[in-house]
Amino acid sequence: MDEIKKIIIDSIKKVLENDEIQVEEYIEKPKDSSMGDFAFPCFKLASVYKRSPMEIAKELYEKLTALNLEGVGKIEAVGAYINFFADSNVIASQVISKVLSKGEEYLKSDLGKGKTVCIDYSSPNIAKPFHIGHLRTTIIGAALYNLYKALGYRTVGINHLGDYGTQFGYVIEGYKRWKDEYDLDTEPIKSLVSIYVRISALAKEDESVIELARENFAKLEQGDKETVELWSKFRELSIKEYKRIYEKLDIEFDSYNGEAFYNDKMDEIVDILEQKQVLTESEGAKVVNLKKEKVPCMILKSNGSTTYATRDLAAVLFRKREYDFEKCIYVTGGEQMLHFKQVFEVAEHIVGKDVAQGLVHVPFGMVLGSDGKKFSTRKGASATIEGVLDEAIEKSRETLIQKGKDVEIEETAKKIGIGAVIFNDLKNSRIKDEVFDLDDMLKFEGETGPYVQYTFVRTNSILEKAGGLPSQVNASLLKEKEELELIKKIADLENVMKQAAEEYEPSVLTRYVIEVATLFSKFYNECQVIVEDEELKNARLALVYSTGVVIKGVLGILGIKCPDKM
RNA sequence: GUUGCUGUAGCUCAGUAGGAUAGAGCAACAGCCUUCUAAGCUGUGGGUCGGACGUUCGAAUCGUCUCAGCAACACCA
Repeated sequence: MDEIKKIIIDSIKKVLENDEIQVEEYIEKPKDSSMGDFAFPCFKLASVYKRSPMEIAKELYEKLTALNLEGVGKIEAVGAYINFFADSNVIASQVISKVLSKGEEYLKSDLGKGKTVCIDYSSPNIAKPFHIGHLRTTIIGAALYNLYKALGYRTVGINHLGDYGTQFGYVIEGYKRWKDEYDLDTEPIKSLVSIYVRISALAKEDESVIELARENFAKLEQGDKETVELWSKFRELSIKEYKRIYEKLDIEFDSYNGEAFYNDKMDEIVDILEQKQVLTESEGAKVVNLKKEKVPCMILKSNGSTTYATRDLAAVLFRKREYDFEKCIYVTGGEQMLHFKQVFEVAEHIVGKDVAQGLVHVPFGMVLGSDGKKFSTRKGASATIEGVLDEAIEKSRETLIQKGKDVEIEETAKKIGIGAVIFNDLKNSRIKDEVFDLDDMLKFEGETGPYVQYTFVRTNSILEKAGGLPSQVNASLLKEKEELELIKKIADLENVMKQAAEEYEPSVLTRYVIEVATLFSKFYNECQVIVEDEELKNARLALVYSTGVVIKGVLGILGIKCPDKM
């Protein structure tokens, strides 16, 4: 497709005989495919040639037709537009043969060869519940991780755990008091959270608790053996529980280096900033004043302790040294935009302007309660990620049984249920807020995960019934409207993946895979694949296979598995 | 108050490096299963693209102003 576009651009340039006209920028894709595959509007030429755009279009059309362009089937002049139709034989053969020869590798490219991308995502705070609001960073981050990997980048998934801070002084204090009342081994996070909530409440009444908590944290920082042991225990048990959820979602991390990991790496940050003489004192704290932001970035609090920003800066330096990243992507809520703007600007002093340019904040909207207000921990506690996933699986199971499907129920229900939840989360632009609505997440009709999976299952089913792929295919037999539109959509994949990566926007892929599924469903309804005519059957089988490869591959990048049957 | 994000059909959203009659899904209604899985397909109705002004041959898209919702605004992370 891109080759044909280039041929068209070159020929327009040739016909115009005017180097100043930026043909590449004017050429566009018509809204409706019935108007062609490429269009060249002539409005802007009107002022150059001092003639009406319609006349120009007509004249260009005649000159271009005479050229007999390779790969271009038909050219039309409609009003001020010249519309080009790609030669369907050429397109079909190119696309189909490429997918047939590459198979699942059709999704892969070497765009990012030799480059490393760090992706900081999920990053739960151990003493806070891992509720449905945290699902977004996990799912969006995982999708970006898979996407960049498919594009040939070396990817490093980092779970920057919130495993440090005064809050652990509180948790340790609470644990010392009530350890017998909680079952840390089976429900670590739930126990830690309720201990934290309980001790915080107590601290409000009894100031001595605050003192003890501070003391505990100080001991932790100083490496007191008993305290560190407790802290490690909390951390390990929590990670174990997180991993259970990550396993359900089939997500892995290359690093669990959290905040604590940078504990001994922050002095260097302060030193560097001091050396560069950008650290100034303000109300007892040490800050860096910024050019782009009014609010300065605080590096040291007035009591001398470090901040969130200091830790993030230490992480930037460490990751640069350890991974030598091209990009370091942070997938967090939009409410942290200012924080990252500050950190990124200060990072210029630490790792240099060029490296800092590779720091990217990928924000997303909030998960709201049904009242349209921010999801509170109190309400969120009732909607844990596992609870939602389990309900989704349960509903899939019921549907499978109700429809009397002859499939491995448990395995299939898992893929469908979890797929539905992930798909729902990745369907819209990430920046939009999302009202948490379980019914909405568990819709199985329309633009949903199960719909796309179902479409894949249909491709699979046809291939199985036909007894596999043919060795010889004459793709030029694919001439129906439904066939050609599907082929062109499949040919789009490479550009779509690039766009999704450039915009850090998984929803671009989600939308795309819906379109592929819809076009396949139309084809499925209009064109019988298993027909008498062997050659036609083979050509259609190849198209069915190609569709299946694309759907399964794109869903895979999104973190969704495809059942073979459903 | 300052800055940022969002505002498109009854609902959830695409479309925003300006371009041809503004597109899907859901919901409503009407059709399509003796033929590859109906979690599907086809059709109907539904819109002052929050508002105003401006730039342009052309604006949902760009600019200015304005309204509404939300978020952030240093010693939480």
